[in-house]
Amino acid sequence: MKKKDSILQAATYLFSRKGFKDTSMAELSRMTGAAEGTIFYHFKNKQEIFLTILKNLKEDILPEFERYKGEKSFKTGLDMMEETVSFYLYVAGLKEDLFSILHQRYPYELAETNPECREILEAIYNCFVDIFETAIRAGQEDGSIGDLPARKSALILFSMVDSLVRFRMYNLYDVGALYNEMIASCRRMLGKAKR
Amino acid sequence: MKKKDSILQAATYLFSRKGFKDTSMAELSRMTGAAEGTIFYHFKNKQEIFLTILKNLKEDILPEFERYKGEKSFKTGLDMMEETVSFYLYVAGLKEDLFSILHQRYPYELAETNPECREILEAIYNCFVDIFETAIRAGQEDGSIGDLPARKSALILFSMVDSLVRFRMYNLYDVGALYNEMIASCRRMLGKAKR
DNA sequence: AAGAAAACCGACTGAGTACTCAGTCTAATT
DNA sequence: AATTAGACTGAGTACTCAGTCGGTTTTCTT
Repeated sequence: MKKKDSILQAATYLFSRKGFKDTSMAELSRMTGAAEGTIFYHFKNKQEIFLTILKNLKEDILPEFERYKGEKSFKTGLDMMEETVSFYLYVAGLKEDLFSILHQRYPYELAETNPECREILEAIYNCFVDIFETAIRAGQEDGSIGDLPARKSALILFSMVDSLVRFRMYNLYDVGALYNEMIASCRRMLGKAKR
Repeated sequence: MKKKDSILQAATYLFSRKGFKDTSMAELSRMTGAAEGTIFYHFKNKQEIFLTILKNLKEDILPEFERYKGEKSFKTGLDMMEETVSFYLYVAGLKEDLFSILHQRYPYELAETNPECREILEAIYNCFVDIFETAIRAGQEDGSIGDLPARKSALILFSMVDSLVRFRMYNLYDVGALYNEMIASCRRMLGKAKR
């Protein structure tokens, strides 16, 4: 592997575990075997390393969800919603490092001054909320989901699922024990009320 | 005001705005007018300042919720749940600095090695989840809330409400626009299904 | 008023920080 | 074999950091 790639790989690992500020160039150098100078030969500064990782993150994760969007075919929109929740949790587990980076403070701090960073973050979150919205709209068409504001409900749904990811990441709660109840809650929340 | 108090006040402000790592003792000294030596006369190190703030945070916030727990008297448990959500959001807005500290990475990192920190955090979160659980159990007794696992549902409820706080803090979404839909969602999620 | 104790000061330290730069190495091209 | 360009090096730079220390001022006690 090229030095540049191993720098990015190690930086992804370190940033996700220890955060941006708590990762030093000396540590990154030690971990990759690349001299500190080499790191700054490939990236003009520490922030550029982070931005590159964020760009890769987007190009890694979004297609995963886009592909999923094309593939789904379910009995009802409500079932699709459940499968989407499950899929999100699955990907978040698979790409733990990347999702952990999204749950830190630094990217949002950077986004305030750096438009490129802002754009990337927006694209990522739009994609996330979109897949939930798609499922909700499908459910509304086939009658399995009630008549409620799709985008807002998608946002609420996303925030619920994402906090599960957070629980798992910080080891705050056994997520396995919460998963079934979470799905049931989402069904009650969105499903058509019985009259 | 005593120097020690103004140090704590300024540190609370700085830690919540810029995070623990990004707040320097020099800055804290400048802001309070206390010499750096004075800061270390009152606190043995930076971490102790943070722990003191966390302790104060607990002693500030928990009684607020305990008092609320004693006062409530509502038609149904479901109504009480709604009022509790609203109360949590109200306090989170009132004590923005403190809640912002709870949404950072450092306290959880510290909790991994520092049992005292771990205890404080657990006490705080237990208290938070408790007030939601109390409402759910009340609703189950008066029949306004369905027969579902109270603690887990309380945890899901809490995570929903807390992500609203997060949205507001990071300016990610207009929370006012989401509030009504969130309440309605919670009602559907917990309310007794119509048969 | 004298002495003791507590509060306070700020220059200082040494370890750590992101980043630079003059120069070396490697491999492809001529 | 000579040239060239990109990859790489690591000692060095200017700076920031949490924490220390010797000394001064303020406050309390007798």
